[in-house]
Amino acid sequence: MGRSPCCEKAHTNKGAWTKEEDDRLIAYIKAHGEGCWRSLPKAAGLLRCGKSCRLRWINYLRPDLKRGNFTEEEDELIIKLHSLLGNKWSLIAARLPGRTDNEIKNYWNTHIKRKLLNRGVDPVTHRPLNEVASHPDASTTTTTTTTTTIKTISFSSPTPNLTQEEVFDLKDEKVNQQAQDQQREIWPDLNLELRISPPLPENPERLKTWARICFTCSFGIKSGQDCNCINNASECSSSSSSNDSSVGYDFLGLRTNAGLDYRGLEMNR
DNA sequence: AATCGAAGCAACCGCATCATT
DNA sequence: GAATGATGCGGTTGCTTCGAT
Repeated sequence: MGRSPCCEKAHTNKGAWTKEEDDRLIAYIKAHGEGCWRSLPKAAGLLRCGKSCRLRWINYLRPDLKRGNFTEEEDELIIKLHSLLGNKWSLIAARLPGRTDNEIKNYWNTHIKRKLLNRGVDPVTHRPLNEVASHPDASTTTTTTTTTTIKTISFSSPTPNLTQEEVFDLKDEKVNQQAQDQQREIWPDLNLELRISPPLPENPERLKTWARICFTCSFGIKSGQDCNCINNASECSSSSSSNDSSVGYDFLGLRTNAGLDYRGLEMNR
């Protein structure tokens, strides 16, 4: 497939953005909204590439950005998410409100990597360094970071919309179990039963209800029209909330006290 | 005060993916 | 199904800042 240049390079500015350029971009997006990045520069009177405008807006000008130092909680969350997702910075950023993928990526490379090394943990595999050194796969993990990391995750149910890379080789159950055991040693509070639905309830009575919830309901997007499972609305709504309605677990098995928003969680790469 | 190297971070680039024709 | 356009992602680069000497 041929690729056309994203912009006319001869007449575009590069490098750091000026205050005036920022103001123009902000004003334009406030008036017209995000999108149509290719045509935006011309419409906004900017001598910039559309990609450059998009990056500038997403990483620095968006009003909902948090800025400032990362907290200890954010550090730990990033480490946990990276152990599960690998270098999927956009997915990790989706779990940290106000943080961008670029910001997290930079922070990872400059701070967290070092932090993990000081703890004696390999930042690529999240395994103890001495173990990584003696592990037969150690050499390959560095070249296929994402694939290898993702392979330590198991899926307990069929997983639609996942690429081949992301789907664990179910034939290798034994290795998978070992990987989970290792992960539990590092993160004892982390539920590694990754699934695209609420976690399996331990209570047998609730399990009966849980097993009859359709995919649509499990994502919390049920409507009378869309739902094709055998449950009625009350069962679905009750099953998706726990005794403490403000606390739950997202699909990564992470405890959350906010409403689940799966829209920002893409697994299509 | 000057120099130099390391660290931090903003921005760019190439590629992948999805949507549209 | 192929071609093309638009957007998003992750890796990398290069500039700036900071601290040590």
